[in-house]
Amino acid sequence: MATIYQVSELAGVSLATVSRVMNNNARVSDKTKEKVLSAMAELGYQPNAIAQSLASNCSNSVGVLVSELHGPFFGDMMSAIEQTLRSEGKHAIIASGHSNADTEQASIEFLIGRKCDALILHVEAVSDGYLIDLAAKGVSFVLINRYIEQISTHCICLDNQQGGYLATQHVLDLQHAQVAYISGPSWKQDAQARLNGHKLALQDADIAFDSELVFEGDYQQQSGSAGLDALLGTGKAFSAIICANDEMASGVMTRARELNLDIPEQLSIVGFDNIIYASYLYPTLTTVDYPIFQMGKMAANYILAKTYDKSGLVLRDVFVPKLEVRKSSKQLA
Amino acid sequence: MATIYQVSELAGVSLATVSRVMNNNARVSDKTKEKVLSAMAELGYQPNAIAQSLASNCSNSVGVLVSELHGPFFGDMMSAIEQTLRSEGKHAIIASGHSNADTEQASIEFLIGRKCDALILHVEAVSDGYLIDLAAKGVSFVLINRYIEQISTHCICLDNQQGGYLATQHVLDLQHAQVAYISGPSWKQDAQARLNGHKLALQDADIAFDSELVFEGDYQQQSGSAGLDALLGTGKAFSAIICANDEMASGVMTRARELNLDIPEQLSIVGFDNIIYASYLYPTLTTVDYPIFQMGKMAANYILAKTYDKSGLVLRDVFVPKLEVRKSSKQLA
DNA sequence: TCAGCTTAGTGAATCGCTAAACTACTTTTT
DNA sequence: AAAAAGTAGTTTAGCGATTCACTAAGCTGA
Repeated sequence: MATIYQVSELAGVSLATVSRVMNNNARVSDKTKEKVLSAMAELGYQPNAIAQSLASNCSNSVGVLVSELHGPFFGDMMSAIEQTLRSEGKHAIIASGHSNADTEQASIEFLIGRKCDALILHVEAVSDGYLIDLAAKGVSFVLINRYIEQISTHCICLDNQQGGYLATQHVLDLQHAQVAYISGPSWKQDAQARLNGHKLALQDADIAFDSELVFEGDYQQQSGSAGLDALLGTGKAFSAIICANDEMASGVMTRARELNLDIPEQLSIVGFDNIIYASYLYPTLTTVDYPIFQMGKMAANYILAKTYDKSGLVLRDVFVPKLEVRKSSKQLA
Repeated sequence: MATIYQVSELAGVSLATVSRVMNNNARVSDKTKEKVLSAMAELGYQPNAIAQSLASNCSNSVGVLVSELHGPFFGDMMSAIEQTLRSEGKHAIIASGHSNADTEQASIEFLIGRKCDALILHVEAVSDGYLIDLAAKGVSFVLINRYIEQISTHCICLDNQQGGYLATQHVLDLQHAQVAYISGPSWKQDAQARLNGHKLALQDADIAFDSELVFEGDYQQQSGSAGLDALLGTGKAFSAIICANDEMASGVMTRARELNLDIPEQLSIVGFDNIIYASYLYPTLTTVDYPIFQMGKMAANYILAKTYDKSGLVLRDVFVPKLEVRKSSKQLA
């Protein structure tokens, strides 16, 4: 592999000049530039990214930490991030945190140790304080799907409360008055916000909230099925059920089928996230769209703008959910 | 950030000694080692990974190129790769190739330019020749789901033909004698192999292969629906349909429902891949399991063994598919 | 014509680490 | 007791770029 030395020698100029034509950050005459460029071409020169990083103290790498790489959710996010970063010559280093505080923290430290210029974090378990400290230490990062007051400028969020509101409002509009809710783990911020939105929508419709009609699941398919059983077990009547994510909604569907409950005739179901296979389910799932692709893209743009000083990017930190109406919800007869 | 100089100064030893205790690659007395270690702790020293890479000519990074980061398939693979690599202190840099030869090639070059020590490639469009050249140039990489004779030691494959065989054999065992097939794009190696397996199974059962009962799809859900229509349009009878992947099987299911065709009563369906939501579909999908997680893990192990000289790893390059029988297939009445 | 400015290009230090070559001791071998 | 071998540590030359401080022209205008 050719080095900058060989290029400078072949072109008959100094190292510094070669570096300048590469970085385009100082005036070089066209003639000299031409010489350098053709020397580079002749040698098939490729700058050594590692050496550049060491000298410039910029690794051009962005660490991306997600809870799980598999699952229908993060693929879209990674995809958006990779595309956006890549178009500017940056790259993504991945790590997963498995929704566990120690792992998340270890991963963050790993990525920092890897000299990432910035981080994109989807973390759920690590404490607010840790992240505030991180920001104070000068680590540059953006947080996806988590809002922390003190570092609000680092946060890119979906208005989860609004999403929860939309879901419930939708079934209310369809004349359902008895609405059950399967929530995510209550320690997760997004689960709380979604549930809040649900309560708010009930309140705005002057319907009393009944905590017995809420089941706390864990965002897994299985807990949707369990939730339906539990809800049915209360003996309370309900004609619609809102699930805090699509996996659990799918669990409800499966269990409903086993119980010979017709959907949407006897029970309307609304999900949240609009994951890829929401529209493959039967019946297709009415759900709240989570614009994760756009949010991933925005996260990358934030980094590009703030860490790499790219200008001309329009930034935005709160995204608005949108209801995607399909066949799993229906006007109450 | 503390550097090795400050550590050596505080510990009262030379740079080299500090480097030695870090790398553990030369004898250092326990007493000296202790001094160095405590100096490190006191300063909160973290070695600069970039400088290490430059000096050692080893970036500890592995480039991973997949066709798409989203979709149900690659998440599992990435997950396995990340986990495996991470446990050895290596990291993954991601890129996507979008099944397009130019993009794939550009991505490979990007990753090489990024000084990855090795690559894990899931490429479909780039030519055999290009990959053979790459190997000849000394780039170390493994190929997932693609077999090239000349560089067979770089390949980690599923026995796709066997998978196709299993799927067809299964419906044959269920007494179906007229079996339709929706294939993937014929230019893709895996699609060919799966179809071959199908033909072989028919042949072994002394059933004549009828090319009219084959529809070439594109692995997308949509083409499953289109395929069912086309197959039905031929006027030929068939009681089972094998799909070369689960997405297309899902498309067939959706369309069958629209046509009031009961599954599995009137039509048995078998998919391929066993993606996460195959078991969420209704009815749950009988499919051939693609052990992508294990294959991702193995790919990472290959790299660990061959590029990073880690010993004690059992390597394996061809994986065997397994039939996962669910509710979408049924004995012919 | 020459001080003063701009422009183009050079030299050398620097980034933080690794590792080969070397020195100074201590222990073993004969 | 001297040579050979082994152990612990140091010195120093890289790795391949960037960048600051500097020089040498070329141009301007009074």
